[in-house]
Amino acid sequence: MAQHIQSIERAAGVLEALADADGPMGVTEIARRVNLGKSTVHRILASLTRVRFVRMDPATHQYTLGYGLLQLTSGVLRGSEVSMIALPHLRDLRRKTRETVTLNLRDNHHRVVVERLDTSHEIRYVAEIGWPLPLHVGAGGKAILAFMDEAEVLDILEDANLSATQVRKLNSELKEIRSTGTAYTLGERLPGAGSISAPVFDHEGAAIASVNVLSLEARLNAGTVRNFRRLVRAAAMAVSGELGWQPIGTRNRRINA
Amino acid sequence: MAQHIQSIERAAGVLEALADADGPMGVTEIARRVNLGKSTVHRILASLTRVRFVRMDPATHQYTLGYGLLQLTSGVLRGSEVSMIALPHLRDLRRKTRETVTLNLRDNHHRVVVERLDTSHEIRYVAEIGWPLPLHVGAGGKAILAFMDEAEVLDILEDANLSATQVRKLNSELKEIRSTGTAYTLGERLPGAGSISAPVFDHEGAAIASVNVLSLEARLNAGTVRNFRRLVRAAAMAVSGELGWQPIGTRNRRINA
DNA sequence: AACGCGCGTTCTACATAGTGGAACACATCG
DNA sequence: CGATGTGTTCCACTATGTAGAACGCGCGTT
Repeated sequence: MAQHIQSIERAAGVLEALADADGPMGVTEIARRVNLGKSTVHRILASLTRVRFVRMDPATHQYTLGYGLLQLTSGVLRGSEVSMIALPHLRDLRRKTRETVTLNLRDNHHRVVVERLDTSHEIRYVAEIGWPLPLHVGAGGKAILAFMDEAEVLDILEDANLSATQVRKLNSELKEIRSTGTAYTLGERLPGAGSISAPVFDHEGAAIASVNVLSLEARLNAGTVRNFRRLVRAAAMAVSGELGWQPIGTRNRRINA
Repeated sequence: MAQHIQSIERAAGVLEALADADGPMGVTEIARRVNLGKSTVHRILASLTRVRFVRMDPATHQYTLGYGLLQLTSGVLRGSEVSMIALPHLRDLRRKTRETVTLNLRDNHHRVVVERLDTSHEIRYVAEIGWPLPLHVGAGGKAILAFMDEAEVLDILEDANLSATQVRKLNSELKEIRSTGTAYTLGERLPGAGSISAPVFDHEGAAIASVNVLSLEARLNAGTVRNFRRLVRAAAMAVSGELGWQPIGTRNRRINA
């Protein structure tokens, strides 16, 4: 019957509401945001507090996210060995490019920024860690999308419901990404931004992540772009290599037994 | 009646189990760890997956923590302005000491490592981010404890149920910390480790955090300790200052209206 | 001072939403 | 080709969670 548990998903909703808000909130305000009764939210908060996912200022009775979540997060990263492997290469890449460098992991039909090393430039293109971004927008997504199974790509494009011409344009971009091994976009997600990405493959040859350099249109010229493409590809391939990927077998993978 | 919601706390238990485990787990194994029926755990996992707190490898049906948690965590840190304010000072401190530097925040009767900048030394004293640590053990805890309301300190010592002699020893340590403004412990939590801490005060004069230098007994001598004490205290006071703390009014605070 | 508003919290009757044992489907292995 | 291990679904039962209303409290207003 019940395939899932409402109260858990409601609790998650409360946590997200707290994450979105930029300050502490009271019970009623949270209740309004998640469209639930005060008393229900109150009990949800009580439970979340007990497990330290939320904490309450005893003086004002205002709620904030709690440190128990941090405890879990270290587990998230430990769970993905990719981060651990990639980190030194990302550091290296940042040193060479002097720009912000990120690692995106594919998460189902999305990608998620899981690591970020900031540039020292005054003007930064900041990527929020943890937020899910579409695969078909931005260099970091396309670099992954371009090397995914065709069937899956169709699924994703379906969800995105793009116009026929948009699909055509995207497909030709993906083809180019496959031939160069890197994606390069200008101001696609954020105006004025420019980014260069390359895919990371796991031991089965699946595109599971991308290494990205985030810069600004104003700082990029033909020469630097060419240089960055080379550096990004090198970093991504180094990570892929450590994950056990071998160039042969990239195409025609996933033959079931 | 029901002051809290079982299923939420059970879900939290599942998440913690996943965080503790060092690899993906199946339904039955998780069920065993949290002492619940398979079907219950299965439904919990289904809900957690929907909200991206957990993700399932479609091939093996094994579960891991999901990236939705990262999304929340950025919120945790945004919630505590202390981190933001402290970070540059921590960086500075790390540069000057060349040791691992952390920021502990008080969380009720515990403290939690929320920021960590690692030393470049080969041998490191690694502090896990997010885990709750007692206030009465280790320099980082005592630096906070020494400046808390007496009533609260009694509460905490009650929980810890120490022997009378242990309490006596602790009290004299706390007194010394109050007079020097820094705490210094050797191998108290981890053998071979040595750490130096100073408290951070908020605008009300409450000790809400501590700045810590984590080193090794083998790398510390009288001179460096004296130097580190000075540096740590300076960093902590800089943070306190930015939080609106003023030296006057540190004692006899919290007069209600 | 008394008032009323808004807040967080507690209560309670109701039934929904969650529970877990048992049954099922599907693998992998002997 | 059973036998055991998965993960998943079913179902009857009732514990568990629900939301409206009532409570208590602090604050700013009148």
